[in-house]
Amino acid sequence: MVREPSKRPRAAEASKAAILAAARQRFAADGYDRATIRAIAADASIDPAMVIRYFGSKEKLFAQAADFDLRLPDLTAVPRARVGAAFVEHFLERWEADDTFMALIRAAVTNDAAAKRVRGVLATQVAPMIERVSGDESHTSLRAALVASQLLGFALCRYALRLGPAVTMSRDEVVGWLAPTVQRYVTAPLPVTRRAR
Amino acid sequence: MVREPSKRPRAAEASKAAILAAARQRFAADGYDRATIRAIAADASIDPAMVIRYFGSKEKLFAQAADFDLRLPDLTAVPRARVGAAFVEHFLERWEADDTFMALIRAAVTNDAAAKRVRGVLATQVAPMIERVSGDESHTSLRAALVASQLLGFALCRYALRLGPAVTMSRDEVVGWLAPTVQRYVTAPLPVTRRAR
DNA sequence: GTCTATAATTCGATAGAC
DNA sequence: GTCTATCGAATTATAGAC
Repeated sequence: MVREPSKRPRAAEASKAAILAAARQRFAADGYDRATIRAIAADASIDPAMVIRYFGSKEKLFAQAADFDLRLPDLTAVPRARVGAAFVEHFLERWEADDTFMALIRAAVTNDAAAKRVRGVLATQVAPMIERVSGDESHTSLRAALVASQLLGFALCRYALRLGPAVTMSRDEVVGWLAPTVQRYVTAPLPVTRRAR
Repeated sequence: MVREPSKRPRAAEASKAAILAAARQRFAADGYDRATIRAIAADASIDPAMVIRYFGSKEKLFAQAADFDLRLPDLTAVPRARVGAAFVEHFLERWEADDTFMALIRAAVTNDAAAKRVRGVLATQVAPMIERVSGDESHTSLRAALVASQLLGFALCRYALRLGPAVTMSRDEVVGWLAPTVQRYVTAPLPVTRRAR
């Protein structure tokens, strides 16, 4: 497919891709600790030694496997009253089509490096979009954290804890319940409480 | 303190209690896999072999350490319009005073037995209370799952992911933002959506 | 009851033959 | 580029001395 100056790119690239795909599934299913290099290699039909050779270490492999793009669409294009629903719909589709994000969440619960990465994803991908649609410049990170608490919390219940109702709810039901919550976190003025402490 | 027929109860009971306390902290801080029996024993100033002797295995130790009582108060006693706030307030206090629940959540993300236990806690302690105050008998488990998605999601962000704003928010701010959400999940009629599928 | 010594696994990572 | 063999470290769990 890709050009090759004179040396042969070999099947190495295909192997790396297979390893990454297997790693995402394993990390998503088992978390960082229980996902072993041996198991990942077996899934990819590749020798465990090759995994280390290509990626250097388990941590570096995870870093590449968990390099995640939320692919948030431009929410300034949707009516302001529908941004909550748009958020929920996009997240549902995104993490049902790609194991990477759940792998990241699962790992982040017990791994500091993974947690830092999740914070980075929220700060660089979610928060800027919220700032643009909220019309409130001064509490963006707070609103982003609240949105994350609900969306990640639902993902936790649906995919990790496998709570019956959270698993069986239809897409429309999920949106119907969660959208008003997210809508409020993004657009509502601060509630009346004693600020700080 | 307790009666002893003729044999001596020894310091064994004190040792078991110390082990359980250390286990809860370690499981909460590190998750099931990374929390080693050696570390737990060291925290409790007890030999690692004793841990196995008293509890049989790491899994059985976790089962006892994660035996958690939410201690939900009787929410039928508070005004119906304040049940959301009461829920949030109680959870905040409860999991800030006791590491056990976070240990359970952390472990549940990668351990099926722990996940089953979380489902049990929700089904036996949270759901019945929701049924009593919601006035809707037919969707109790759904409402419980929604409440869990928000409360556990916030705990995830505050204690595991350590998102800046979620960590620094004051108790009143947390209640101010989350209470309306929980209130709606507990008491609101079903949203208008296509049911099932 | 308590602890030392160690068995039995399993893991990540390396060295080197082909 | 790929794989076999293996090292070294860490883990749970057991056997037995004191």
